[in-house]
Amino acid sequence: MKKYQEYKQVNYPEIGESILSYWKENEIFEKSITNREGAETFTFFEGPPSANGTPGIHHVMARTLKDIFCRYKTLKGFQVKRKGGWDTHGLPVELQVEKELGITKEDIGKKISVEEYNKRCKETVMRFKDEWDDLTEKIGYWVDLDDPYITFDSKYIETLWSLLKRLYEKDLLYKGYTIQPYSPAAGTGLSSHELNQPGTYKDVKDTSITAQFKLKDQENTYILAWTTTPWTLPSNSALAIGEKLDYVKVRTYNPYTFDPEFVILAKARMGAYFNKKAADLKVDDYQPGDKLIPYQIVEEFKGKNMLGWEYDQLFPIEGLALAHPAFTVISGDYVTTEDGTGIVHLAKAFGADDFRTLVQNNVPGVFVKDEKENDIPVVDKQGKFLPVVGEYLAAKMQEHGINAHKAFGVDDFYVKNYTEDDENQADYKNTDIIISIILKNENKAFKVEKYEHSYPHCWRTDKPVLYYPLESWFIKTTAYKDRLVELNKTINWKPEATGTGRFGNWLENLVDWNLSRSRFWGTPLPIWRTKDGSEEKCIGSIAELEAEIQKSINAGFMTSSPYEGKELDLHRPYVDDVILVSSDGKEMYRESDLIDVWFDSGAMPYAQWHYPFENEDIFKANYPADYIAEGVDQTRGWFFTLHAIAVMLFDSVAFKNVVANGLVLDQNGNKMSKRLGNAIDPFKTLKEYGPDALRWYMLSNANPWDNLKFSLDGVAEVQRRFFGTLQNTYNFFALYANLDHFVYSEGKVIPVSERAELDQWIVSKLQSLILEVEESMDNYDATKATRAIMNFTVDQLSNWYVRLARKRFWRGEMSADKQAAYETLYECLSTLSQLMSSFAPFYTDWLYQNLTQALDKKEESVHLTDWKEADQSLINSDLETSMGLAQTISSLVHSLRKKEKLKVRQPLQRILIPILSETTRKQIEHVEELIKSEVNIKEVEYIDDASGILVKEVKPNLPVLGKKLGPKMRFVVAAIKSWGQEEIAEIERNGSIEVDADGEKISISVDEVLISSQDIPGWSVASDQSITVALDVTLTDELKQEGIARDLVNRIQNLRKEMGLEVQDKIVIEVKTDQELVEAAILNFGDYIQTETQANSLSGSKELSEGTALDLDDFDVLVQVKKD
RNA sequence: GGGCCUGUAGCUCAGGUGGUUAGAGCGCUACACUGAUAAUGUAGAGGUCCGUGGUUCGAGUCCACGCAGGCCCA
Repeated sequence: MKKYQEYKQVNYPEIGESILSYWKENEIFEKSITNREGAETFTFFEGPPSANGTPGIHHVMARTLKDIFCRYKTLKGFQVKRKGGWDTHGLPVELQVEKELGITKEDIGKKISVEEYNKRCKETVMRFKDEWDDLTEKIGYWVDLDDPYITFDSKYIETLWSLLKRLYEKDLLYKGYTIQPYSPAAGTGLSSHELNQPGTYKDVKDTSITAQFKLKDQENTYILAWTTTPWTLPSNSALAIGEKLDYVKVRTYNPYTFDPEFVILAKARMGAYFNKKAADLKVDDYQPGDKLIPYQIVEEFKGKNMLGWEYDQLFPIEGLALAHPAFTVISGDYVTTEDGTGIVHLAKAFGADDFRTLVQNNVPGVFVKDEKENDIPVVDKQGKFLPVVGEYLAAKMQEHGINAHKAFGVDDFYVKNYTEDDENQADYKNTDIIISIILKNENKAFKVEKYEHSYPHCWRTDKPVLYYPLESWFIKTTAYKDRLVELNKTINWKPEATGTGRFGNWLENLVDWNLSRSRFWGTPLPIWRTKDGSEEKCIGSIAELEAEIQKSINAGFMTSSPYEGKELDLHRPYVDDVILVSSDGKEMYRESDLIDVWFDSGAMPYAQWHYPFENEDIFKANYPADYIAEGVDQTRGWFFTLHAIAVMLFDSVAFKNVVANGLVLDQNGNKMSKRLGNAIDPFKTLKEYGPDALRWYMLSNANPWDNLKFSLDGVAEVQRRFFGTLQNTYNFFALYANLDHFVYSEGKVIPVSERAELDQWIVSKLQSLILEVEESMDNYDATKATRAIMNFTVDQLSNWYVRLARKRFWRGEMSADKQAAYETLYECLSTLSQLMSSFAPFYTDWLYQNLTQALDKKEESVHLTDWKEADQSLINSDLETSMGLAQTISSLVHSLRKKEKLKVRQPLQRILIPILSETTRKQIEHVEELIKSEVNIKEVEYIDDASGILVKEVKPNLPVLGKKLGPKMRFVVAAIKSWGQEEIAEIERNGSIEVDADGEKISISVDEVLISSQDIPGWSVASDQSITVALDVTLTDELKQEGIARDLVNRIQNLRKEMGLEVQDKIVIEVKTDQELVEAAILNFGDYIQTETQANSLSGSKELSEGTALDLDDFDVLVQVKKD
C-alpha cells in the first residue's frame, strides 16, 4: 500500500474542482471561522460589486487580493469573518432598464409606473449573481455568499436612514446649491448622463468679450479676462490666475476709446491680442484712430505675484456690492493659456469651477435675497435678468443711446437666446451685445468678437444649457476636513502614494458631499418638509416612520399607512405616498431626492450588520476593518465614503490597511473591452489553467498596485516553471518514500542538528523563508512573498537540494542519513503547502492531503492548520553563506570546464582558490566535499599569502571613503588604483598607508580599501565579485580511465533504459575493446561500474560479436548488456 | 488643465539610505545530464536604465523641465 500517492501527470483544473467540492462537503470555509471562535478578530470589509454585468478577469485580481490576507490571518490564529455584499442601486442599473424597456427618464411615471420600473431594476441588478458566485467559488475567494448584505434590503436602508439622521442631528446635512446644467426652456436640471447624449454639443457663435477690470487705486491699469458668456459679467466676483504661469503688464491703447492704458495678461496670450506688425512702433507716436496699436511690455511676473490684487467691480450696480475678498485675484488650478487671456473671470452662480474656486477662497458671490432671505442669482429660472440688473442695463442703454430691434424693459433681458425674437431683423441685439456696447463705451472692453465654440444644448428643447445653481442636499464634509486628513495619516496605504497623493490631496481640496440624485431606484432621502420649508423632519428608523405615519393618520392627512398589510419597502414610490404632519399641523412631503449610491457602500460597515438596530456586539468586534482592498479607481468612491462616514459619525478610521490595486490590461497594455475583443474570459482561463496558477501569476508578476499586463503565456509559465517544479519535487519524494516505506512521523524525527549539512542548510533556508513570507504578508506585500517562495522552491529546494541529495535516496537500505533526507524533504514540502496556501489554496490543500494521508494526526485541510512559526534556532547564516560560496564556486568551475571543453563527467585533479581570510577558508572547507562531487574534481587547494603565488588587487571602498574625503576623492582613488603588490602588502602589514592627494597627505586605513585576489599567473581562472577559482586541467592516465569508466556507466545506463529494465533489475556486461586505456579503465574501475549499473558481472572479451557500438569521444567500444 | 502612477535586455519584472563590472525569469544560441525524464542543469549573447539640464568626487537612484503611456478629477 503506497503511503504517498504518485502522479504521472497532474491536471490542475481538476484539482481545483475536486478540492472545491471537498471544501463544500466538509464545510472547510465555515470551519475555518468557527474553529477560531473566541480568538482575536481580524476584520475584512467586502466592497460590494454590482451583479448587473458579468464578471471579468480583473475581478479575479481584486478578489484574490482580498482573499489572501484573510486566509493568512486565519492561519495566524485570527477569526476572520467576511460577509459578502451586493451593490444594487444606482444609475447603471436604471440606464440598463431604460434601454431594455426602450424608454427614457421622462417616461418613468408616465409610460411605466415607478412601482413597475423599480421592480424591473430590482430584478435586473441581481441578474448575474449566479455567475458571480460561481466565479467567486472557482477562484477560491472565501467570503460568505449565503448571507450577504444587499443594499436594497429594507434593513440595510434603515441603517442608512439612522446614519443620515445622526448626520442631520449634528447639523451636517443641509440643503444648498450646486451648479448644474439646467434647461430654462424645459425648466429642469439635466444630469451629466443627459449631457453625454449624442448631439448635445453643438458649434455655436457667441459674442465673446475680453473685459477690462480696473485695478484699485491704480490709474489706467486693467486686468484682462475673457468670457464667452458676457451675461455672467455682472455676477463677477473674482478673477483667477495660474500661479505658475507668466504674466505681463503691457503699455498700449484701448482699441475702442483709444485711451492710453496698461493691461495685464498671460505672456503666452499676447499673440492673440497684439498685432506683431505693431511690435516696432513707438508707443508714444500713437494717434487715436491709427489701425496698428503699439504695445510695450513694461513688467513681467508670475501669476503667484498677482494673488490678492484688488480691482473695481465691473458693473457697480446698487445692491450688488460685495465685501472683501470679493473683487480680488485668486488662484485657479484649471487656468490655462490655451485661450482667452490666461485670466479667468469667476461668477459663482454660473460655473461649477467658479463656484468651487470661490468657495475654497471664501469669496462671496453676486446674489440677491428672495422673500425668504435666500440667496438667488441675478438671472432667474426662465433665463432672464432680475429687474435689479435689468434696470441698470435699460438705464445704460438710454445713457449711451443704444438702439435695438425692440424697446427693452427691465424684464426683457434674457440671457442666451431664450426669447423667440428673429435674429435677422434690423438692429437685432441680444443681451450679450448690449452688454458689449456698454462696456466698449465705458472703456471696460479690450476686445469684442464673435467666437465659435462647442456648447451643450438641452436634448428636448434644443436650447442652450445654462449652468445654474440648483438645490441639493449636502453632507458638510468640509466641517471635518482637518480630522479626515489627520485620521487618513494613520491608515496604511498600499501603495503609500495613493494615500498621501491621490487620496490625501483630494481630502485637502475637499468640497461638501453632494448627496442628491434625481432618480428612482435608490435609497430615498428620509427628509420630509412642509411646503413653505418652515419645518423639516429627518426620519431615522422604520419605527419612527410608523409612529409619524400614525400621527399623520390622526391628523387626517393619511387614511391608512401605505405599509399596512404589505411587505415593508422603503423605496419609491411607496415612501413618496407618506405625508407627515408638522408640529403646527401642516402637511409635510418627502424631499424627492434619492441619495448617492456611494453612501450605500460607504455605510456597509454598519448596515451589513443592521447596526444600531441589531448585532451591536458583532459590529463592535468587527470595526474598524483591519483590511480592505479595491481598485485604485475607488479612491474617491468607496475609500472616501467609508472614511467620511467613519470620521464624521464615529471619529474613527473605517479601515486600517488598504491595498488599492491597479488595472488589468491586455498583454499589449491596452484596456480590455468586450467591444475590442481583447477581454479575457475568466471562466475559460480557469478551465484551462486552474485557479492556482492564475492567482499566483497575478500576484507574483507585478505589484498589485501597478497595472498588470495580463498574458496567458505568463500564467502558463508560472504553471510550468513553479507548480511543475514543485510537483516534480513531490513526485520524487513520493516515488522513493514509497519504495523505502518511509512515513513521516512527527515527534520521532531526527533532530536537525544531527542531519547532514545539506539538510541543515535547506532547513535553515526554509526558516528564513517563513520569516520573509511573514514579514511581507504583515506588510501587505503579496508579491514579495510569492517571489520569495518561488525562489526557494525552484532554485534552492529543487535545483540545489534535491539534485545534490538525490543519491542519498537511491541506493541501499534505510539508514539514518536517508531517513534524515526524507524527513528534511518532507518538512520542506509540508511547510511550503502551508506557506503557499493563501495564494494557491486548491493545489496546496491537495498537496497537503497527499502528504498527510498516511498520518494519524492531521487537519482536514491545510486551511485549518495553525501557522508554523519559524524556528530561528535552526537558522545558520554561516552555513547559508558557505552554501552560497559552494554555488558560486561550482558555477565558476562549470564555466571554466566549458571554456576548456572538459565535460563534467571527466574527473579533474584539483581546483585552486585564493584565500584572503581564514573565515572564508573555513566556510569553503565546510562545503568542500559538495563542491568536489558537484564539479567532479579530486581536491580543493587553498592559496594564501604563504603560497607566494597569490596576486592581490585593491579597490577603494567608495561609500566609506566618499564620506571622509568628499571632493578629494578623485586624487585618492587615482593613487589607490596605481598601487602594486608592495603597497597592498604595506597597508595589510601596517593597517594604513599615506597617500598624496593633490599635495595633501592623507592616511588611508585598511578598512577603507577592498582587497581581493586576482588571476593566478599561468592558470585558467574565473572570478566572481569575491571569489576566484583556477582549474588544473592536467589529465593523467588515471583521470582519463575514470572518465572512461563514467562514460561507460552513462552509456550502459542508457542501454538499461532502452531495454526497459526496472531500477532493481540486475545485469551482466560484456565489453569488447582493443584500447589499452579502456581495458585499464575496466580493470581499475570495474567495481565502480558494476555498482553504478547494478551489474553482477563485468568482463572484457575480445571475441564478442554482437552488441552495441558505443562512441566514447576518443574511443569505440562494443558492449553487450543482458538481464541476469 | 490638475493630482497620482509607470517608463531598466526582444518580453515580464528586481534594483533600502547615491558608490566600482545594473540583475532575475522567459525567449534565443550552444553544451551537458539522462534512475525527477513530455523533466533537469550549465554557459553565452543580449542594455543610450525614456530625454535634456542640474546637484555631486561619483546619478538607474536626488532635483528641475520635458516626452510617452495609464488612472482619477476637471
